[in-house]
Amino acid sequence: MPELPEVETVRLQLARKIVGKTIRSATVFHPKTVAFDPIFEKRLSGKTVSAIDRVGKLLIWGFQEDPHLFLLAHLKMTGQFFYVENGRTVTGGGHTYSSSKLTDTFPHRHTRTAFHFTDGSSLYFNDMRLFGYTKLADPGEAAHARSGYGPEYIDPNFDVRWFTTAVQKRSAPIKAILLDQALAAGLGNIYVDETLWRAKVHPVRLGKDVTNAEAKNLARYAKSVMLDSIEVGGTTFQNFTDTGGKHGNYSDHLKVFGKTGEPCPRCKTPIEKIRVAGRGTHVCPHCQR
DNA sequence: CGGATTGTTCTTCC
DNA sequence: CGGAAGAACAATCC
Repeated sequence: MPELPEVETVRLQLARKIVGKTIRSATVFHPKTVAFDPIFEKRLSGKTVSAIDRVGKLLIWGFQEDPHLFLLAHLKMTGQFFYVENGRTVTGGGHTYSSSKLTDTFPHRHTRTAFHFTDGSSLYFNDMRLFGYTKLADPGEAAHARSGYGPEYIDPNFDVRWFTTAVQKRSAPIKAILLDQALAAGLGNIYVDETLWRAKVHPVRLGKDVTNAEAKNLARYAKSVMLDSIEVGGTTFQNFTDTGGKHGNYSDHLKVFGKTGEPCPRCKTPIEKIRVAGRGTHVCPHCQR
């Protein structure tokens, strides 16, 4: 369930730890995670990580020796990276599992791929539910993956007037529109509920009925909610830890997500849980219109 | 044990 | 062509 702030937190930590390091060997524990690439290990052997980029919730690794090779990494719901140095977990990030035993040693039951660097450190990708991936891509595939993401709310150049028009062209519920990564990237189920609550917009409202002022507020709060979360370590929910297993702090800032039945922080009306766009949705029926 | 969980992709329909 | 809606995916929790 990582959303953009969690993925950005992971990106920053990985950038610090593995950029400039050379992969001595890679190991595939589950073929699905590498899109059934039979020579994944071979293609990565001897490659030096040159950069770790992020588009929406997707991480894109580049390599010094081959500018036409990319590694696409998506955590989806339960993916996590853990970085191990001298046999100790130094940093990692993503979803954590309820069985705490699983976070101690690697590889474990949910470890899907491993990257061993020439300096003796290792990076493990764990993903219980197998939705995520770490797969190699050529420039065409990488470009295609990038093309699925619209501009980012946290980008200083995000065009609010364009966003407003785009939203008002659609007839879907505003929550579904905000979750569409192709329109604008970053919001997942948690931050979208938080954004809608802050903007006082009801999630079932249709895009075409959203006013200019409301659209402006939605863009503004999507940005601030995610930037604030990145600042405190990108933790939004019970199951996310930063790299190394530390829990982030953003869960303290949540106003509606997971607060069903609790009083709205603004008006004290109990928070309702409904279903919108096929997703569990938290809403204050009084102040969100 | 049925249902809910969630990010993305795919399919179907319009 | 593209939007909307819903299924599919996988494994676990409640």
